[in-house]
Amino acid sequence: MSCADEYTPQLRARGYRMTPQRLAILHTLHHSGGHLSPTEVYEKALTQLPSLTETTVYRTLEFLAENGLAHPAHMGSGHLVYEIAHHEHHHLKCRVCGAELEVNHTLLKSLYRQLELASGYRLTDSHLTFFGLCPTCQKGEN
Amino acid sequence: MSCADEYTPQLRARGYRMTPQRLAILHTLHHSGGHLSPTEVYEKALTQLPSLTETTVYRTLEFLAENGLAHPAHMGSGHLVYEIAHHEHHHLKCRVCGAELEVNHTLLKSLYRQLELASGYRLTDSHLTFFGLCPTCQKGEN
DNA sequence: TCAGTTATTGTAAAAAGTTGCAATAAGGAA
DNA sequence: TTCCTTATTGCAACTTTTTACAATAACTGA
Ligand SMILES: [Mn+2]
Ligand SMILES: [Mn+2]
Ligand SMILES: [Zn+2]
Ligand SMILES: [Zn+2]
Repeated sequence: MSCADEYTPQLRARGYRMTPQRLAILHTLHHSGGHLSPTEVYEKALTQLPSLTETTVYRTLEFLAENGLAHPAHMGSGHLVYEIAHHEHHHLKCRVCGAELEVNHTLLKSLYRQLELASGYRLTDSHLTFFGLCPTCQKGEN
Repeated sequence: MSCADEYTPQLRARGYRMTPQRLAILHTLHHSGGHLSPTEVYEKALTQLPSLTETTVYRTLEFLAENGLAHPAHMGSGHLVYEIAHHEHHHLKCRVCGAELEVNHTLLKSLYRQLELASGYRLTDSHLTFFGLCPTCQKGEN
């Protein structure tokens, strides 16, 4: 199944249009898998669509996030990165060496339920980053 | 107790210097209480120290965060905001109307323990933002 | 109190991200 | 297929954030 086949209906269903720019960006996110900065997305997608502009990349990434096709993340660089929406997960990252671990959302399910009960809010986002020290970097401490 | 008396020893203990710039920024964070953007910090602190520059504000906020005197937060604007470090807490924010609720860290204690056990990491940060829909904005949905 | 060391700041330039607006083109209807 | 509407893009200007490097000034030790 091509990216076009997969994502075009999702946009149409919400009343939006598929464009070569959106497709190139979705394709880039889809096939790289991980978290990409807007600049990385721009550079990769450019090989597919040389007319693409950075402005469009920023706007499109925000658009895809608002519509659930991409997930934004703060990984500690201070800059937003994006990844294609697939399964619900979170991240655990070492402040010292940068080592990352994926955290299954099932581990947070009961916390989410508890927060919803206590607040009346309905929680919508499931893509957090927890920061800490990995086992290796803990040893290096005094 | 003045800001100087309170924060100077904390910096010295870590081998850093207190400067008028750092003091003005700490004073600003301390007395405004909430989350401030770098620009807001700059504008407020400027009344105390007119020679302050924006570059220094960015650098100092990052420095204070690294050293535990300020806590950075992502509140959904895409831009980092900072607050003076006081008690451990998290935030719950409505995606639609922006309403905010503070979440006591005690609610997350058992999750943190669980994550530490499962991963071997030691979690260091306690200032997350959860996003969702507040009770009022849930009604407005279809 | 003074001099030396070096952490910290300001400056200027670059990089990253945002905005307004006119031109373009996707998709629905004829 | 062709036309029409308007969502989407590109451009240019602007704002925000980062970086390199030389000048400054906070603290240490004499
Ligand atoms: Mn992720
Ligand atoms: Mn807070
Ligand atoms: Zn590590
Ligand atoms: Zn709301």
